[in-house]
Amino acid sequence: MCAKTAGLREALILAGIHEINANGVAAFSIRRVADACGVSCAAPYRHFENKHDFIAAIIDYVNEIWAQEQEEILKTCGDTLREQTLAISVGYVRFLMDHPTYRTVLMLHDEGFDNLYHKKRTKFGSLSQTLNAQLQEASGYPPEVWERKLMMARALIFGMVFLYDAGEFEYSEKTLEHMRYTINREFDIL
Amino acid sequence: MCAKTAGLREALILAGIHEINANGVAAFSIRRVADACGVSCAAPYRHFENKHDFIAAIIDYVNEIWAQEQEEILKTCGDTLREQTLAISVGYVRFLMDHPTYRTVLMLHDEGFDNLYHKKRTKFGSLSQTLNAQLQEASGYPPEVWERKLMMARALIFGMVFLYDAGEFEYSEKTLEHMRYTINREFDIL
DNA sequence: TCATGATATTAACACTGTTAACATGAAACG
DNA sequence: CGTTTCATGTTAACAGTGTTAATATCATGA
Repeated sequence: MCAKTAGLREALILAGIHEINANGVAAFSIRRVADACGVSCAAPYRHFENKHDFIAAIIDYVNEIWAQEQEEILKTCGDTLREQTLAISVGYVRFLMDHPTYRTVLMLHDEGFDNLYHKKRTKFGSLSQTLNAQLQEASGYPPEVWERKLMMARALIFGMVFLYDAGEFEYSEKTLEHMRYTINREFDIL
Repeated sequence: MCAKTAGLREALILAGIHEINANGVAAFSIRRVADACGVSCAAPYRHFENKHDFIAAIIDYVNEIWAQEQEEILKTCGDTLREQTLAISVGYVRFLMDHPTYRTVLMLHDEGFDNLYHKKRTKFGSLSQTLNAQLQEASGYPPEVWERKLMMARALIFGMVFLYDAGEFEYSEKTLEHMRYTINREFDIL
């Protein structure tokens, strides 16, 4: 599983995703990944500054996949702002549930690096902020209240993935429906 | 900061909490912790089987602190089941916001060990399950529906901490109030 | 043809988790 | 009291880790 001839960088990232899922990020070994790609232990340093930069690149890679998925979702859902927001919210959770390997990567968490992983992951959050201004406008809430409502919705989304990752409930369309309903309601009433 | 004479185990745990906050769990070093306690690098192995067991013990230690805090909360809040549940929910988030050091520990996450950290942390969840049966009874919902409602509440709680940990909002009583309100509403209407 | 720049390798450094072999000293028991 | 036992510590060593400096390769463009 790997090509040294062309595209070693991507091969390393793919093997890195595998490594994270197999051994966890705490035991993540550059040398093992390099081995898996049939390449010397120093080769990765031609593509990534260090271990942390390597893992950050892996997160970027998976985020890019989600970004494309997101485009697809926006094509097939309704065209009102609220429908788009709900579709993306549910779609994000479904995406992570459907792809355990990606979920492991996007749920990475490290405290020693000023939460870089976190900032990478929550790119999802900032992306939905593009819709934020328009949504707030349309909702009629004061910005401060709207801010908190959006926070609740996002907390619900990440919390669901968080608990699912902990194996605390099973994948079910009904659960996703329930979540969608709850988020929708949060946008309605105060 | 450390005593080799008595209670090395606890000294190691305290230094370990410090280490996790300073360097992150990925770079967690038993040797450094041992050094900080003025003890040889092999000494910790008289108290913990291995690195992973060490970290698990740290999580247990902090969970114990939360358990005591929880007792206090139950003493001073209302005595209905719903009030207790809400008080503990809000109290848990407040506890983690007030103690960044503990939050770092309780938000630990590892994929390589069958999510042991996760199981440790969500002891909070299973504890509130003692109230669960009675609450479900009182609510009148079918168990399946109640299960999902409880899931939403828990997701909201962990999601809030998750986002707070990412530095995405500031500590505010209004936010906690809003969360409490949202959880409460989840228990009311379907 | 030859210089250049990108990419991979080799060898070495300090550091890590973990263990086996040994030391120490306090408690338990005759 | 003497001795044994056992929990707790140290020392020394092992294999494996991230990282880097020095070196090799090799396609591409002057």
